[in-house]
Amino acid sequence: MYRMKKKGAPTLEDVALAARVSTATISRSINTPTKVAKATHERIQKTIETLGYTPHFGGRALASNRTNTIGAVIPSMSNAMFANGIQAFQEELSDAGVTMLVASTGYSTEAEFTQIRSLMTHGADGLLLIGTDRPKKTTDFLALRGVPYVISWCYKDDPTQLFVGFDNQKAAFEMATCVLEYGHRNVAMIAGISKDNDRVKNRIAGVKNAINGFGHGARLLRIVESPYLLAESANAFDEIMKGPDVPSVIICGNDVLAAGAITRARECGVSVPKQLSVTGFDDIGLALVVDPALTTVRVPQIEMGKAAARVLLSKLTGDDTISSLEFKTEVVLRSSLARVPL
Amino acid sequence: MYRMKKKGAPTLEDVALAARVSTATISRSINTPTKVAKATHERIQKTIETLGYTPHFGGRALASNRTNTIGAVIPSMSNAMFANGIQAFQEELSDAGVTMLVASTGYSTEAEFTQIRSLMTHGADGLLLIGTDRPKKTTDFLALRGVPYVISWCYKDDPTQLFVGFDNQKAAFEMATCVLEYGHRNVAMIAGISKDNDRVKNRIAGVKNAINGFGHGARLLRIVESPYLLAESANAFDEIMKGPDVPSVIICGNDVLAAGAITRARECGVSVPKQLSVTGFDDIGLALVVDPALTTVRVPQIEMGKAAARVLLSKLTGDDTISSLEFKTEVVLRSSLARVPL
DNA sequence: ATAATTTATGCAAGCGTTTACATTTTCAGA
DNA sequence: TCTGAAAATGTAAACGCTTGCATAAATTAT
Repeated sequence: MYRMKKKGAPTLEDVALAARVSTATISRSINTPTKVAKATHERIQKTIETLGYTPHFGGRALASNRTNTIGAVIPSMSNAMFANGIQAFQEELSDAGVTMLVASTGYSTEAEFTQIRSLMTHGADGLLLIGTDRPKKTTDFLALRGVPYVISWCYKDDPTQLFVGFDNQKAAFEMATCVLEYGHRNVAMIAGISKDNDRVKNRIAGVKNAINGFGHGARLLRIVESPYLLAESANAFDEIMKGPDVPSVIICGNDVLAAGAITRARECGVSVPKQLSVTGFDDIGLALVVDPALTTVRVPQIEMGKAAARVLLSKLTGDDTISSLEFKTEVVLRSSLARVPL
Repeated sequence: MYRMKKKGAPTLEDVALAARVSTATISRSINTPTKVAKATHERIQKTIETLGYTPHFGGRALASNRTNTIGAVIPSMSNAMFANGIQAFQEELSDAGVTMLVASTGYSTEAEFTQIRSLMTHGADGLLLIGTDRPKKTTDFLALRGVPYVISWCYKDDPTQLFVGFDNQKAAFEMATCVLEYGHRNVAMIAGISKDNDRVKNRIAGVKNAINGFGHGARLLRIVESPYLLAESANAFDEIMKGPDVPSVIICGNDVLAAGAITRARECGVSVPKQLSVTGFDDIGLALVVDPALTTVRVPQIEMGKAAARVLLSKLTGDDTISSLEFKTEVVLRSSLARVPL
């Protein structure tokens, strides 16, 4: 027994003493094993195992000025879409030995600012952010501190920032066009809350553009904004259905809203898609469970999450050639959207 | 201009120089403002603002041996139940100025061990773990390192550990009893994968006990284990329905499995609940969307997540009076469970 | 066998904070 | 005005790790 620490975790020095080498060698054995003789390395690993040593985070962060930690600031994990994306993001980071810090904003830009600050205080080497709608204060702060970050869930042709996402407007345009081609002319939309949310804004814009440019008497009767909750969506549904003009289709800003609408329709005795078609957006698990199954826009959540991680990691290692990544979305036809006889 | 740092963020020393006090005073001004004269404090705050100073995480962690960071190790965020719980957990931590590290295990105890190690390496002051089924290696490691942790999503009467959860067995027993009281006698179960998963094991045990103890010819025809995925659950459904004995009810280990079964039933032309009743577990959003709406067990995910955070935070502040917390679950009757005429 | 490399290890100086403890300042009470 | 206690501030020693540089050991070339 070399030395009995009275308390606390074993330190590099304890390992060094036990393995009869210097702390420097231990450090190298952990971080750059190739620089240590094989035999030594093995002996050290064994000692580490025996002592149950884990590097002290603070010491490491202080000396290397790196935390191997990345922060993700998302609206909410209760939203399956983000949960899936973040799950993939985390898995990819984990493979690279990086740990994820998570903070949620509840869709508030003020909260986002606070959380970004907090994650940086907690030593995040880089950040994952969602969307582009944030006050100058926030972007200034990010620029001032020079934290590398990637913006996901949307895409813009702006080489000064790093995007890993898709074009919400284009995707919504395609969905709406598809609806129109199915013969619908009287369209309503249940959107998310557009304030401080570029994804929602773009989805609305996409739908508007499609309808306005289509002609043939296509009309966007109304847009009701609703929080991402089943119950709230039911209210939006009621609002729309009470008229005066009743649509033949409701385009929803995401699958949760669509599921809420369909569920409410069932309660009201409105048959979907016979009397009313409904479409969603995101293609989360829900889309397949609801009856009828949702016609929706497939968003590659998993791939996007993984890609965001890889891009950010590259950026962190100083790879300056790294650039934005645009993902394709795709309309998935299921039975909640029916053809209207012309 | 006092001193132009060639590079990097300003340090305590820079602030000290600029504010013409010692670093100690700055530190106190930040951490225990009451111990600093009002005028000095204000001057320091102004300087901090001007210089854009933020404490260096590593230095702080090293000196104080605290990171204000808590790690959560969960099976997967793609599971809505955990996503909800973790979301609540994070919000509560955030209010206390603590940031959450997240790692996921994919339901593997080996991965869990790795992730626990990793989170500790990343400086987690405490941990949130799910369930009790883990190898001795893991518990030994936790004990050896003396990390405070709380176990959630289950409850045991074991004062040596800190639980914030509910009794899965009891809850499943109640659900099964309810099913039996509805007149069902031929029962099948689609459970999660029981390996390394005490929640699944307990839910199965609860169902078994209820049925075995009930008499009146109640039989548990079979139990099929299935991963938590809609598609997999459909397979389990097929497996059960191909006989030889066909049940009048399928009790599912959670809502996703139940939703998968119902969806598959619809595809097969089996009418739920007319020909076949189905029950779920957890009461996630899905339960209300599926048609017919799921009879399920309501698990207070949000409250549990929040409570787990509070308990863990108390523990971290050295509160030794803190003890386990058991939550009540409740069977929620909806239309997927029908009465069988006796 | 010796010199010239290459490889492996050790030494010790930071990294930026916190915090006992020591010192100085302030201020009430006599 | 002086004294003693309280309040404010300063000093300097950790905290555990990484890493440039120096040294020692092993390998290769001559």
